[in-house]
This record gives sequence, structure tokens and C-alpha cells, in this order.
Amino acid sequence: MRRPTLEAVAARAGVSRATASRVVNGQTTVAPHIRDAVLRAIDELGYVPNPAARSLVTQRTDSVALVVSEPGTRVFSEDPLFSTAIRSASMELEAVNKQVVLMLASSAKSHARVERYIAGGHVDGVMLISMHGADPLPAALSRLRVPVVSYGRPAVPVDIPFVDNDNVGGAEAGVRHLVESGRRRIATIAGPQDMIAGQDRLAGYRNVLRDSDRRSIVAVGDFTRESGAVAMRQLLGDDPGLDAVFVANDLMAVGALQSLRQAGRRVPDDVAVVGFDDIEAAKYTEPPLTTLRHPVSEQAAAMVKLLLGLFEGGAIDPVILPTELVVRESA
Amino acid sequence: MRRPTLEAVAARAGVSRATASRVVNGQTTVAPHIRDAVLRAIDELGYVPNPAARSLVTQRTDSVALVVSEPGTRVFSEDPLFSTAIRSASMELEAVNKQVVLMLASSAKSHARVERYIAGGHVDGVMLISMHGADPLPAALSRLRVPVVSYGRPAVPVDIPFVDNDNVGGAEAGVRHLVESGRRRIATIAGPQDMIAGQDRLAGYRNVLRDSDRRSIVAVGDFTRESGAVAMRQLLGDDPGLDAVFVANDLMAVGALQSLRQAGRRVPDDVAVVGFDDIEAAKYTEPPLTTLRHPVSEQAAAMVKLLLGLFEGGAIDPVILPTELVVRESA
DNA sequence: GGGGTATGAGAGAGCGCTCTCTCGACAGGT
DNA sequence: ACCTGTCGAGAGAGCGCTCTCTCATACCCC
Repeated sequence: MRRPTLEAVAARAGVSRATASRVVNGQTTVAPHIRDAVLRAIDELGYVPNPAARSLVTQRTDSVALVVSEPGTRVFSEDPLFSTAIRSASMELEAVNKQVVLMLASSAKSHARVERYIAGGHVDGVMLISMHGADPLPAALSRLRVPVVSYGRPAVPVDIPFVDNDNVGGAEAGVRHLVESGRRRIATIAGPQDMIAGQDRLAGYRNVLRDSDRRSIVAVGDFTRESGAVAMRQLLGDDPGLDAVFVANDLMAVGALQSLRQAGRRVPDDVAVVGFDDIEAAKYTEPPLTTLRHPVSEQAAAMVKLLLGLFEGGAIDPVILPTELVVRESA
Repeated sequence: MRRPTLEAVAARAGVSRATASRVVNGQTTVAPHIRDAVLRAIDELGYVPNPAARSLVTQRTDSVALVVSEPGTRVFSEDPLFSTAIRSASMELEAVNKQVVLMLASSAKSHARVERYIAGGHVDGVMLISMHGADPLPAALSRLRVPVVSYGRPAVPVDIPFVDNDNVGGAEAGVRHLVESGRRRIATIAGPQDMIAGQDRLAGYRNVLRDSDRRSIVAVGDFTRESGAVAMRQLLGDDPGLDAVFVANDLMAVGALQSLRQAGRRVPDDVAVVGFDDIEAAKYTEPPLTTLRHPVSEQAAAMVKLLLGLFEGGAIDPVILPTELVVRESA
């Protein structure tokens, strides 16, 4: 009780295997009545092409790997960025009939696994979501002569096209908003400095403060809610007089709001808070969070487009998407 | 500049292709010095087996599809259940060297795509996350004679082993907690009734109220935060005197807390709130949410184990995992 | 020393498909 | 009538691997 082969279809339709193949692959050099006969045979037998056989000869697999290189297990589950990006990329690829192979590369062992898999030619290309500077994967994959694109600028300069949002510009806009609303002592809770987003958002903060002649007050978190709460307590200890804080992501901002509440500070009256990312939860904090929105779905879609461009051959320039300040009540 | 083949490895090692294949596949019937020679050749050439060729003959692909059949786009991104389940399943499968092909089946069109893909033999098995009763996919896939397991009990009775948590028992425990703490007018915000989790949790609520001689007060949401807020307002309108509410998931509970705050009700003094799922955010609500924890990761892991069991042949019984009441401050 | 049994290695037949090459048939131009 | 050109269809070679079957060698027992 095997699956029918192209041979069987051809036999039933009374044509050669080559002709049946032509019909399956939509070539036009087949006379209408023969094409119909083949299609009928396909239908009657319930024929579905064997992908292994096909890609053995075509050297294509019509699937791409989505590699999420993220050691932090909690982050993956909690930060909606990942699921949104995965979802969007996935949908874009489905639209062009490519499959998504999801690979989570959390440990050194799984890095090796990913490399082996990619090297094995299981996929036509790779989309890499890697945010940590020390990650060896971008460099390793770019060596493999497989089309690779990155979600977010790779930390080490490596020859991979990427799509990123304007972290520096976004942070500048957020801090400028605080400056313009008359805040004097503007602190920041920065992200991890081994991550590009962490670095760039801190740079944006520094740029604006430098120009506006204010002192920078920095605490560093790791993009988790808890670290935001801790960092906020720390900032309040260091400088009880601060009247604003720019938090490098919303998850930490949620933690910061909690610490501010516990410390008896009113938001935004005593302390203004600006986040980054505009995650869903930002709408529901108390008070709702002013933050910077960047289009995660669009970024993922652009990444897919970039990869498809690579398939067609042709080096492709990085894409930087703009961010947008969303003013709610926290600042 | 082609990739080296097994033939090349064999030639370099001075053995036959068959022997090289034996070494690659770890068969023991190869003399040590020959094995070494082959391994050296593999290393020197950077040989990696061609998976298409391999699976053409073995009829295996060593990859499984993870099909998320979820029309609600927002839910996928926001509900951490999906990312947690995906992550956990993915890690379990990596441990046994299987690849995960992620497929999002949101529309009827993508249903057809999924079916075609599975029928094509791209994967050795399917893990199905489908929560809507009207979903035709479970039945369709089970017809395909491919090993399929389901995350959550399929709504239509179909012959697929599944892993689920004890929704009825969990809801009963939650409502019983409210009864035991002396609440008299216990309402519920139920989930969508075309979803098993929605049905079962409502059933649990009803079971306990029936036994404790209280009237049931029901509003229905769709598991989103917003719907929880709306339902809560509605309940307060219907019965201003209610003193407790059992909410069928945490996301809706967060919305409900917001509505309660806006209506000037104190939680838990005026109204006690119990959620379901114990998502990360439940710890950070004001006040922290009492809720029912079910082990999403374990459930996903159990699903993987179930699927691997199917590969070995042998019909396998459903697995029901227990839930646990986590008492925080909201009830 | 002959016959039998392990043991290790090679030969070769496919797995199901694509795609180039070839060829037949027929139309149109001279 | 013949030659050229076009179009549609078949033949068959391979893609890179696994695995059965076969065979050569070495070993043991009587």
C-alpha cells in the first residue's frame, strides 16, 4: 500500500513519465487533452509528488530555517517580539510556498546542531534572530555559503544583510519627548550591553542628554520585567530626585512602574516613564505606557523579502525601519 | 564546487561507498582502522550527508510538523501559551534529533496547504495545536494515515491521542476556593464555547455552584484581554452585588481587573478574582492574580513523547495533566 | 587438511523525480 | 515535391544515498 508515483500516474494516463512531470510542474508544452488526462489520473490516484526525490534532483528544498538564537529561555516565552516575528515571517513565507523550519539555538550544543543542519542542505536559506553580541552563529552561518538574513543588526560586523528598526533614533525621540516636557533629571534603564538593541538605545539616550546639557543616570537591566524593577529601585536609591526615566524596553518598564508604585512615586506626576517596543501589555499598565512602537511584523516581512531577494541572486542592502512615539499617560 | 558525496569520501578513504555509508550510520561491522580512514576522509572533505537522498530511500524525514491551527492572529502573539508550547516541544524534539516544521493554519486556504504538505510525506508525524471545535483539520489529518497527536482534546471525537490538562478539575478547584472563602455571588467569565477549554472550564464552574447551592452568573468572552474587560462590565451591570468572579483565563482576568478598578471595586475586598493558566503577567497584576497553573511545558513534552511512541507503533492513551491552584492576593 | 561458520567489505539495484536530448509529426515556404 | 522550422512527447541518464545480496578471507573443530 505505497503512495502512487509519477510512474503510476503516467501509466494510467497513457503517457510517459516525462509528460506527467511536465503537467505536475505546470509546463505549457503539453497539449490540452493530454494535460487533462494526466490531471485526471493524478486526481484518481491521489498523487502527491515526493519532495525528497524532487529536491534530490532540483537541489532545492523550498524551505527555510528560522533560527532563534536566544539563550534566555524565559525571554522567548514572555517577550511577544519573538512570537510576533515568527508569526509574521511564517505567514509571508507561506504566501510564497516555502516552509519554515524552526530551530531554537540556546546552547553551544544546539549551535553545532544548527550548523550541521544548515550545512546539510536541508534548507534553501536561513533567517537568523540573534541579539547577543557574543553569538558565534551569525559568523558561522555566513561562512556556510548559504543565503542568510538577520533580524536585527548582527553585533559582530559580518556580511549578512539585515533588517532592523531605528533603535538610536527611537531612543532619541523618546528622551527628547521627556526633555521637551520639561523633565530635568532623566535616568535610563538600559538593556544588556552585549545586545545591539541595548547598546543602540543607550546611545540614543546619551545623544539627547549630551545635547540638552543634562547629566545621564544609568542603570542596566537584562530586558526582563524583574530586572526593570530592580534597576528602578537602584535608580531611586542613587538619585531620589529623578523626575523621568527612559526604559529600554516595555517589559522592564512594567517592572519599573511597579517599583515606582511601591516607592510611592506617582506616574507621570513625580516621575515620567517612557518605554520601548509598544508591546500589547503597554496599553494596560497603570498608567498606560508612553513608548516607542516599531513594526515587528513589517520587520519580519522585510526580512523575508530580503531572503527571497538573495535567492534571486544579488547582494542586498540592509533595511532600517522607523520607530514611532506613542504618547499615552506615563509621560 | 559541489558538496562532496559519499562516493568522494569512499574514494578518498580507499573503500567502497557501502562501507563509507556503514561508518556514517554508525554500524559496528567495520574494522577499526577502516572506520578511522573513513572518518578522516569525512573530516577532510567536510562531508555532510544529503538528507534528500537519504530520505528518498529510508522513507523517513526525521522531522515533524507543528501545526498551529488558530484563526485569531492576536491570540497567537499575545497568549504565551503558544510560544511556551512551541518552545518546549521544539526542545524535546531537538533532543531526539528531529526537526520542527512550523505551520500556521489560519485560513481555509492554509488548511489545504497543510494537508497537502502532510500528505506529501514531508514529515514523519504531526503535532496539532487546535482549539476550535469547528476546526476540520484534526479529522482531515487523522484520515491521512500519518501519526498525529493533539495538544488539547480535539473538539470532535476523532481517533487522535492527545495531551490535555484537567480543565474541569481546575475550574472546580478555583470555584471551590471562592466558595470556601465565603463568597456568595460567584460569577464567571467563560471562554468561547466553541473551544474545549472554554466549555470544560465553564462546566467545572457549574459543577461546583450546583453542589453548593449558588446561582450561576455567566458572561462569555473570547479569551482576549479586551473581552474580559467587556464581560466584567456586563456582569457588574447585570448583578452589581456579585462578590467573586472566576475568569476562564488570565488574559481575560487582567481585563476584568481593569474594569473592576474602573468601577471602583476593590479586589479582593469587594470582589475576589480567580484566573486560569498562571501566565507570567498574573504575578504582576494589581493585586497579583490567584489562578490555576497548568504545566504547559510538560504538556508539550508529553505530546512529543506521545508522538515518538506512535512512531514505535502502538496506539497510545490520552494524557491528562493535573492543574494546581496558585493563591495570590486577588482571591 | 577438509568442511563449515563467522566476519568484514564490495557490487549493484533501486528510492521517485527532473531535465536534457532526441525524435516524430506536421505546417509552411520555395 | 522537398527542405526547414516548430511543437509536443518519449527515452534515459542521473541526483546521492541505503541496504540486500554476494563473496573473499580467516578461523575453528574434528
